[in-house]
Amino acid sequence: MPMGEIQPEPDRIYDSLKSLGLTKYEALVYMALLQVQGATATEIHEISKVPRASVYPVIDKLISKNLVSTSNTTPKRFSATPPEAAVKNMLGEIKKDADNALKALNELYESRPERPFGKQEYIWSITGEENILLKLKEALNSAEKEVFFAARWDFIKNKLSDITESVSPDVKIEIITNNWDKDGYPGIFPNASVKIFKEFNSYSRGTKNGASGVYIIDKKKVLLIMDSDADLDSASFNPPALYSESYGFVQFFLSYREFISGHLESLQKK
Amino acid sequence: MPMGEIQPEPDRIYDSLKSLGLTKYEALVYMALLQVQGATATEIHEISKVPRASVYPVIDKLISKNLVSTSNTTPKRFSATPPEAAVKNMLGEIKKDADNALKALNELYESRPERPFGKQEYIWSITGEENILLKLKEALNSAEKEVFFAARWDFIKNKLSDITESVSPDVKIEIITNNWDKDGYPGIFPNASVKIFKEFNSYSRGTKNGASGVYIIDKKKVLLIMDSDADLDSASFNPPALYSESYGFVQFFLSYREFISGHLESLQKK
DNA sequence: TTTGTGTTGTTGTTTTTGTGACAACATTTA
DNA sequence: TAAATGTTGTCACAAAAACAACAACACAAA
Repeated sequence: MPMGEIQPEPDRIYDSLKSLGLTKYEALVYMALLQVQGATATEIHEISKVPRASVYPVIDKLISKNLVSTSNTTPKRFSATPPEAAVKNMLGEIKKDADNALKALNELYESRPERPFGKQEYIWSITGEENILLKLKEALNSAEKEVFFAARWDFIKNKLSDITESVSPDVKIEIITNNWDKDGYPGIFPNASVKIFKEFNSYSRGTKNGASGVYIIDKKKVLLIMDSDADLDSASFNPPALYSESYGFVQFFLSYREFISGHLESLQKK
Repeated sequence: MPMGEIQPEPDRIYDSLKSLGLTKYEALVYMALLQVQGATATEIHEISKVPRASVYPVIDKLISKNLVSTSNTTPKRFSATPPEAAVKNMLGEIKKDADNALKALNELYESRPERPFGKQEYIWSITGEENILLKLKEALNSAEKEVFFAARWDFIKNKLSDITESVSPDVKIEIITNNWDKDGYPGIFPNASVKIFKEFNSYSRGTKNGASGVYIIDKKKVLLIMDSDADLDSASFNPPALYSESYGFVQFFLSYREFISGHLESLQKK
């Protein structure tokens, strides 16, 4: 890692540009051109360290991606389109593809055959906050009779406020949490029976996202969200949430529910 | 270009997914998993034709991208996150990178040294509608005294309406075009002196985008937009617009302007 | 035993990355 | 002016990396 160069952090940059569809060379050449508008191939080579012979084909690609324009002189000179427009161009193309893909994928997805049964026996590992929330909302919305959950207040407040109405009013809601702001209640889950348990989850050390909680829907479905400590050793195995409709799994959490409810009541009596 | 294949369009799909950052195998496995939720590795192999041994590492990657969740059974079963969420996930990551890149690139771009001179001698080829419009708007906004342009009305109406006010009111605007809707005038370029020349550009055959036109700013800068016929043989060389501040180039178009203006006047006298 | 799962290692193929040489032309030098 | 020198744009091709495909094997379940 040479320190002579003044550039900020050249590595991360073309990592980012890679996911916009550029190769390392394309990124380097484009970056060089940003620094020196109207450079010749040789100048680009000197700035970017990309082999001179490779500059030409790379430039061709950049032109076809509308990131570079040429002069008609000899030697040819090249000019980069400003970053904002460039990124917009690239993102635009990608979004087109995303739309495309989405349509095609949805066709596959809609026409998939129903799996008759069995799915309920498995315990699923779900990763990624988005996915977990998706599953949680799906589960909550599917509730027919009652919903129980124990979760930290900040999580409920920040992540669940937008689904509060989509749960049918017939559904009984029972919540155990560590706090409940005056201004949040009864705005969120107005019909819920809320029990406060200050110590709930207090052992969860300063994890970024105190997301951990248990959600039991109709005594049939359970979603267990764990705090992800990972981020370091992870890379491959990282299950911050488990979902299941399996009997044993649900049963365990029903007894957990009993236990914690009972404990709270005994506290209240004192 | 083979025409034998009957499938809907399996090719295009993972082309699209590629630019969202998936490899061919990743796309195939994900697509298989959409069709059969909760499939085992072997089932995935059968549907997707991806070698069974390759399914496992591919799945790992998909999990790390939050496109797949696992069961804890043996054999392991896998489940795809629904297309909408999946595409959203992928796009989200890409957008993060785009933001990242944009910041870094802008730093490079802002701190680029001024090129003392010379730039005005070149003739630049610009491709991509976005880029051309960008350049056009930049040029129009830079006008200090006067702007002349000859362009098709539909182009002016559709593409230029949003910059109509950002041209300083001190700037004289002279327009030659083939038409001028009552409802468009004087909404667009209210202070312009407009001359109608029905036959203008009539030779341009049914090109998709009748974008061709000439823009002369302060008698110093010229942007010539041509109709792109390409799309077929192009792939590499495709200059739908030329921009220059070069004396000779500007001079040529100034005389073109004289000519067409004169011609119009002589028509009017008749 | 037989079947199928999950893992490992090896090979082939394609895409990037990197090197060397060369004709065409321009610039300098003699 | 002619020779020497340098630069540009292009080609062919080597090396490395990423990806795709195949074969083998330990292990568990039926």
